Amino acid sequence: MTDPQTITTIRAASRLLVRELGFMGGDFAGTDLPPSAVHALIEIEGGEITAKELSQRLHLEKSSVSRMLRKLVGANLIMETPGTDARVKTLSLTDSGADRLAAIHRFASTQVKTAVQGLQPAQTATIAEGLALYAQALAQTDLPSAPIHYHCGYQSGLVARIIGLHMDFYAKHAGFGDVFETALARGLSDFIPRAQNTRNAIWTAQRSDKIIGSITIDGEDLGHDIAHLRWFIVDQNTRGSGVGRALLDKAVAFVDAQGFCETQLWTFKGLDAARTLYEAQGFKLADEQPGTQWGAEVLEQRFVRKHIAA
Amino acid sequence: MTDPQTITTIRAASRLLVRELGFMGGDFAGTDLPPSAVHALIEIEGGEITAKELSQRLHLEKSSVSRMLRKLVGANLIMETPGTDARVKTLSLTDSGADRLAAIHRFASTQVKTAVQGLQPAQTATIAEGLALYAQALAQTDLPSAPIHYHCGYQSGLVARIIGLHMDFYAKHAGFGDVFETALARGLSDFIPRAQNTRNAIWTAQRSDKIIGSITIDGEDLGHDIAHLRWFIVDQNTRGSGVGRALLDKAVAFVDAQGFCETQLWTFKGLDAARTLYEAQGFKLADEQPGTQWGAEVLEQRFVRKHIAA
DNA sequence: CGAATTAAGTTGCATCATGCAACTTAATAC
DNA sequence: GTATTAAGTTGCATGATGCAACTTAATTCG
Repeated sequence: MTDPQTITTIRAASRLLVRELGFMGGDFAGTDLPPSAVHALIEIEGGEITAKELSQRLHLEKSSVSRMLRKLVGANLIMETPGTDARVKTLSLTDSGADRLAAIHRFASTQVKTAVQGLQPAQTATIAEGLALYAQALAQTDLPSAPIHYHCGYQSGLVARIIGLHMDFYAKHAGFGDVFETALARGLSDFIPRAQNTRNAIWTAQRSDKIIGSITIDGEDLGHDIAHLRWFIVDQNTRGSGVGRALLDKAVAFVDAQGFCETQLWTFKGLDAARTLYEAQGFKLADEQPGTQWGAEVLEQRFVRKHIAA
Repeated sequence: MTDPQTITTIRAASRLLVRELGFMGGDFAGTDLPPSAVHALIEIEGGEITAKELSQRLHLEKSSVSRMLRKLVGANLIMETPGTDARVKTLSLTDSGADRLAAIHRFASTQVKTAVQGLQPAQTATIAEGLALYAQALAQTDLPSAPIHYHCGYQSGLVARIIGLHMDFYAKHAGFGDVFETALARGLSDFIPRAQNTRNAIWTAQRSDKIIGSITIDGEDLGHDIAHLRWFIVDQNTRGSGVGRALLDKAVAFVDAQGFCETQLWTFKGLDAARTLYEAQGFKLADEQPGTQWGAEVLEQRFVRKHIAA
């Protein structure tokens, strides 16, 4: 159960937010338009939308939307074009509406920028993440999120983040604790100084400068021309969006380019999504045995992928 | 400058939030009261407030507040008692108003709890932190935050978090990179298995289950009955709130209880807030010399605190 | 094919929160 | 002792909103 104090904080912050954003009556976003009209324009800007959809998205009654739209049409901010179904009208911005909306965007962006001006980038990232999480939780819907970038090589905070991502997942799903976390720290502190070597590589996936996934090829520790796939992890909030696949693709491409004779990885039973990815890339289960070395009993698995001749 | 995508995310989340919280017209929080009245009741519950103050806090014109208050009085939800200045009336809840507000609180808390139900505790903490940061940034004011708890001993994700907190700070303020991060990981992976030993201890400060500070006494690595104060770090968002002092107090109390002959710590010049804390606890600068071992030149400092006889 | 039903959007109507401006009453300044 | 300022109220106009009834078009079903 969530800490009541946390709930209180969330509520207090929500109230303050709503007031500061100018929702307690009056005009809005530096225009003479009511809040609902501003929201409507932004939705219409997103493309192809009807009055009904607007009503759903804005949580307004269809009659209110109808009237609001007529005002916007009257002000020459939007146009209605009949669809194939003669009952529905598709909405779009006029040039003048686009100009007006651009001004609104400028105003609102400036408002946000001014607010976060004195904050650390990490704090701004926390704001974006926290707001997005909460809005999505309330709306039970997804918000378009910032694009994901991929990088190769060490980044500041990478060791911390890889360990953190592992613990977020494995503490809960496998019951691993200090032994596992310590092993991660030891393994990474051994690898990072070697990360630049020709046969090694480490990749990260990042969104808004936050690391949300990582994968490593250690080409040295197993010897015998065997590549070792290590520390493959994706943020729990980001799973299922193809980040894991993209990272694994990069690792496998590197292995093939380097011409390793095979690739090995250790995991354990129950991580089905990962296993699917491994098998799609030609990994096959080689060994399986129970183990407790990391503080909880799991069925350890070794996967092997043989070199695919070019 | 903040990433435009981040600004966009913040704005999109804000819009969604406002809609989902029921601010686009209509009733509110499961009552027949308008949003402004609900906000007013919550403010009045906070104690001693006048119409003028309400007007400022809710960003409403005084006439609107005046009318709203008369309705609340009419509904027997609040009372007005004349102050010493006969022009002002102090507002307070009636019993019936307190009941109604309690119902509102129940409704709203349930709404929040339901929303965050499926999330990880860390995600809920991010929500609280992000919303509070943003609301405070917009309003230029402080919000009461969740209480801070202190724990002794390992916690899941502790190694990751200590490294992460260090990198957040030292990457920016000292230019440290992979060498420093790797050293942290190595040091911690050496210490954590020894954390339970009698002469060692590690403390964390947590808010909403998120680690926001830590400190360690390593009673073994320096030998000669010397305590080593290590990994003293506080989250940048939390600095200045006494968390650092509280952690250091615990460490020093442990050292004294264990009867170490002295305590040593390594830091470097420029960390003035920390130095103040050290000196307040009897640490004195012992050595100072330039060093580049962590990837950037700093003036390394060694502080020593002699045992204070009981 | 034709009637019944459903869907998208509009209009009549009443409500009510809001801001501006003018006002009342009390405290303070000079 | 008068002028000014402050807290709150009232007149008035505006306008956003929801409900209910309506129009028009598409779909379903016999």
